Amino acid sequence: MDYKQIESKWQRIWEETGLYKFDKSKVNKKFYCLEMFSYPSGAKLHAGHWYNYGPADTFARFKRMQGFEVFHPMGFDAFGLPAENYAIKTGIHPEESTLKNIETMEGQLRRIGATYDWDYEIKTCTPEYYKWTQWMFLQLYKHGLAYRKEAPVNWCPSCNTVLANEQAQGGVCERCGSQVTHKNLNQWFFKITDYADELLEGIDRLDWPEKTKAMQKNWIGRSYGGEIEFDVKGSDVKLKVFTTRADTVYGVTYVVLAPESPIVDIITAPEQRAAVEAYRERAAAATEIDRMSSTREKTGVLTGAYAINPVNGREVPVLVADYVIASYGTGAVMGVAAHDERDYVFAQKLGLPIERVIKSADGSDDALPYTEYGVLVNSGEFDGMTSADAKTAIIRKLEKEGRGRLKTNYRLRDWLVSRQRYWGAPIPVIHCEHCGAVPVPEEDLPVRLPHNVNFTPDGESPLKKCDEFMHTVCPVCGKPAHRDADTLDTFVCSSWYFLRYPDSKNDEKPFDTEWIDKVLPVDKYIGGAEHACMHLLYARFLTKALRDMGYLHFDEPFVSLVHQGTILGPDGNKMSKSRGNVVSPDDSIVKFGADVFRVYLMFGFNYVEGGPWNESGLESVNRFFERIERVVKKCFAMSFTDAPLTKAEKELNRVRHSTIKSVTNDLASFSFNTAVARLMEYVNAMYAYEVGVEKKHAVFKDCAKDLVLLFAPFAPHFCEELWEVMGEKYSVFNQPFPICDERATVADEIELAVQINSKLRGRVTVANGAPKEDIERAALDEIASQLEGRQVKKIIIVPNRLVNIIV
RNA sequence: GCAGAUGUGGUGGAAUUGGCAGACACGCCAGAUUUAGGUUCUGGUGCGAAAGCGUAUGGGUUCAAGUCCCUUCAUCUGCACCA
Repeated sequence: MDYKQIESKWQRIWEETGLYKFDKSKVNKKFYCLEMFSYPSGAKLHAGHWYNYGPADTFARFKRMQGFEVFHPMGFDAFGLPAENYAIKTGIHPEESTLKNIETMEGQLRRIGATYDWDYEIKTCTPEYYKWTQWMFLQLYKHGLAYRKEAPVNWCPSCNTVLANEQAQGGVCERCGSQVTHKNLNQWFFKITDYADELLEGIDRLDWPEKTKAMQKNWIGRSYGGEIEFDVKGSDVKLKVFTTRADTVYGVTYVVLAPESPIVDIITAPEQRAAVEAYRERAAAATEIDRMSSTREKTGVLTGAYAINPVNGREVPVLVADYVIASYGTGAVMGVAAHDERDYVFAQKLGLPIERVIKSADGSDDALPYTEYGVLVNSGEFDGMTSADAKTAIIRKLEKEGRGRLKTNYRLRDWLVSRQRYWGAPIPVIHCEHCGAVPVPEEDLPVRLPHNVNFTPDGESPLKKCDEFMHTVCPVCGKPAHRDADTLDTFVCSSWYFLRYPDSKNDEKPFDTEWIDKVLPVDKYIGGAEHACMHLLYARFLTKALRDMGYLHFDEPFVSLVHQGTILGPDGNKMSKSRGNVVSPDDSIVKFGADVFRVYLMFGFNYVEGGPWNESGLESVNRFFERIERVVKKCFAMSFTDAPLTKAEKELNRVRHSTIKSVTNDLASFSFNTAVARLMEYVNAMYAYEVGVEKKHAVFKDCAKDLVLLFAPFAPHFCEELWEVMGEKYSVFNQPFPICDERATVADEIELAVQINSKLRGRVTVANGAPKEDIERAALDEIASQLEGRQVKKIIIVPNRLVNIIV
């Protein structure tokens, strides 16, 4: 078969007949199948794209043949840093390079031969789309879920520019290699923490990979504890600390503040001021990586102030140390050196006291630091109480005195969405001297991204230098004002695109509520595991926020999720230009065609694991295609008997139906490699029949037909062509997927293994469903010679499997 | 450091969840077809001469362990001072 010719032939016909157009009138049978959309960075689809899209399309076709009305859109996540960096390097405008890349990729995506309905295509960098991204921002703002505050950005002092986290990896500027520092800017945040509880609790109900669910749970990181208030000696400042171990509060020997804590300014004693300031400066200069590394040596400095422990009135020193994180809890912790590993190390280093207040309940080893739960000692009225009880009892007591309360904290931080970058959706806010930050009225959207902007990095947001963009009037008071110069994080664009797809042409609203309530949620979402905590969490957040505003009525965007694995280079390493191990799919596709390539990807790897590229598998898949073509064509050129089914035909029919059964199950669970293996076995069985039986029965023809139907989702062009060759009516994809006849899968005879003392000693064939006694007798006969002089103690029969004779 | 995953022939990878380990392929070996090579078709192929031994390692539970429990090792991923 000339792959090239049949591919373009069927792609043309599919397009002309609108085969994959979503029929809105059948939305009650909808199946929303979605792959994470592409980032148009390079001009070409690489093996990873194919690995994501090819098998996913096979799944979509399978659902279609099962009778679902499949909604399968495609689009582009088109804003973002790489295009801008490329522009800085080459001078080619991001819009130009992005749109060009998109065009190339669209062409390539069409050549995969996938079922995308391009009527619903989205490009996030078009005003028709980002108008609604800006609208999302305004709704969040209106509902108190968007706010502005000062926050640090990565700053390269040598390039004089803001760096994205991925440009500042290792604390070093990606471009010039100098140490990255921090700088505070006023930036916008989305209040995702308002949804922390619901985001956490909803996870268990999702059909997602366990690992991804665990990662999101950790990322949200809820912990129950208490807030305890310490007085500061000679001051009216109250020091609040958060702890999950209130049971250890009698063991507090010091209190530590984060260097950024504003309280430090107030309480530091004059004689310590210089030392504290020096320490804070050093901490500010330290890079993110240094700061976060737990292997880093602990440092700290005394403030000269003393805190008073509310449970026992004891005065303890207050210190500043950068192992305390300003943005978590209260930015202050109580130091219990005896029962916390970090506090222990810190106390030893600085010569602070270490005092035991917990001992092990069962007298086991409780060397310090002892961080397990136990029984309280040296804790006044709480002595003898267990840690679990004391945790709440102590907080309750403090609560009565107005010095403490139960408190839940999260690791999850609010989502910082301001980017000091050009290639993104402008933040729809106007800053007015008189009225402050004013949202752009909805009717003025979109705030268009100006085209002619100097985006070479020089320390400012590029838009700031574009006067015609910046200068505007305040929508409230009408006086001159300026626009927000920042753009939105591209994760904002991608956190709602799946809501736009079903209504992508709507220019009055982002989507029609009633309509998307029918099409959503996404029934199967397929994409890389790298998005476990960012994209997937943001999308869940935005969905819930929009639900609470009444714009939609479902709780979760992605009911079921699958991550494809990674295709590595032939050397087993991640493909990268610098390693020189990048495999381009192009050669293989030119040689074997898109279908063979797709099946190779499905057969050669476990889909969720991926693995190293291995060229030789392609040839074998190609051979498999040729085997199918031969047997199908042969079959359709022969004449048949309609005599009763012989044993050989019954067996062939049995293989046929068990193949239907396993291929159906395997496809449903994304086990593409075993599905293809089962099809290969089926083809082998057809060959065995073809070679071994002289006068063929008409059932052979049915088998060939089912083969083409079963293989169609895997090799769409190839099977559409075979379907036509067989004289069947267009299209094979309007045919129902074959259904397994359970009765036909039952074999007449079953071979059982016979074991003596669990060792394989022989085999017997018995009638299916034979009574226990017959099986035992047959098994004993089989191995009679080996049993001489031995006493049979027990016989274990595992149905359809084996007989184990214990002697 | 913590958490999770993975570890099976020369290779990619299977194994109805505790029941014949190595499905299906690649590779290799043989036979048939062919003037020959290639293609195609058929058969063989975990190791071992054999008894036997075999799922990273050492132990355990069981009639039966790749699968369950404990030990150790290696690789990968995520988190990385979250009090």
